[in-house]
Amino acid sequence: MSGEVAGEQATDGQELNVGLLLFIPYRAMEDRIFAALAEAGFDDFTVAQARVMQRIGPDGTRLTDLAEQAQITKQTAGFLVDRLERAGYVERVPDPRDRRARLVKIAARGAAAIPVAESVVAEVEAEWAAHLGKRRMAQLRETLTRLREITDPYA
Amino acid sequence: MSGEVAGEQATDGQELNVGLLLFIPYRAMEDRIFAALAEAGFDDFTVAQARVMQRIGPDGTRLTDLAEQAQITKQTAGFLVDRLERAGYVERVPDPRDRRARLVKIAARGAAAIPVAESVVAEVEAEWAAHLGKRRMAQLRETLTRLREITDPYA
DNA sequence: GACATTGGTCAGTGTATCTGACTAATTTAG
DNA sequence: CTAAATTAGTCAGATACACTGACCAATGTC
Repeated sequence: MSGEVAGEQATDGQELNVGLLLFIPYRAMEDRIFAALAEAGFDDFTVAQARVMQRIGPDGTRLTDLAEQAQITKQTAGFLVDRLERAGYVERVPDPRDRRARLVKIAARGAAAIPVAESVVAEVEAEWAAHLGKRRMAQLRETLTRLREITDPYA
Repeated sequence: MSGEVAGEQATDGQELNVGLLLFIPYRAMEDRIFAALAEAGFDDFTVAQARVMQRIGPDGTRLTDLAEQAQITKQTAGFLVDRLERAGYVERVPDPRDRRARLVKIAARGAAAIPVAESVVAEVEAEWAAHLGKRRMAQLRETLTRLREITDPYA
């Protein structure tokens, strides 16, 4: 899962670089989601799998698209989808528009996991808002959305 | 490398959850640092290794501490430090205070890489500040620093 | 219809991560 | 001050994940 390379050397006396400052709460959110899912019985999937699953659109998404969005190779994406499929989180159906392709869709088990994840996200966001104040929290979201304009490779 | 699990399902019509919003620029920063290091000839190390190396303090740090801070097992940390050591980025010296322990320190090649990374961080931060405006950029840093208070496991 | 492109798989390799078991040095208790 | 518990680190083995290269089949282009 994840990495956090940003600046080299732990200065640790304040003034962390922004990259690391972004990573810390991100990681905390991820850990919370994972813990909650595991506790709810969804303990047989991994961060990498979730990363891919998260990208599946409501009508299904092609493997190649998933790979591109998750910034991994299609081989890796295929590997991860295999796992997800075997665990019942997703399914592959033929793409009616293109006989080469198949659409990866959320399956029953996946659909069951999503509300669990969503509720944890809401819970954590509420905690953050309580600590920062509503205004600051809203500003944070807005600033990050703006930042996305120059940092998101496909959006 | 790193993950980004935060919310499940690509809603994609705005309102991304904050976890993912944090991850996007983090990832962009990381990619930039990596690309710059590779171009400068430091192409033989990985994100995971950098994650550990980043935590080494000025007087060296014990393996166990590195593991804890990077949130990995000490075995994994040992594995990564082995690689870093063979590539000349770090060295292990006996800890004078404790004969069980050894201190991992930045070696010559590591010391050479740090300024390269630092300059990219500065560059990227400047780009972000240009896009967001100075005030917003300062607010972002401040808010993230506050958020760290409740999301950083050891700090 | 030939050629290039696109969607996906197969095979092979290296990296990262974990758990469990172990040695050695240090610290704590009685 | 010895005995027990803790701490620092390693060894061994297993699994997951990520990449490259090679390939096949369907689609699109000229």
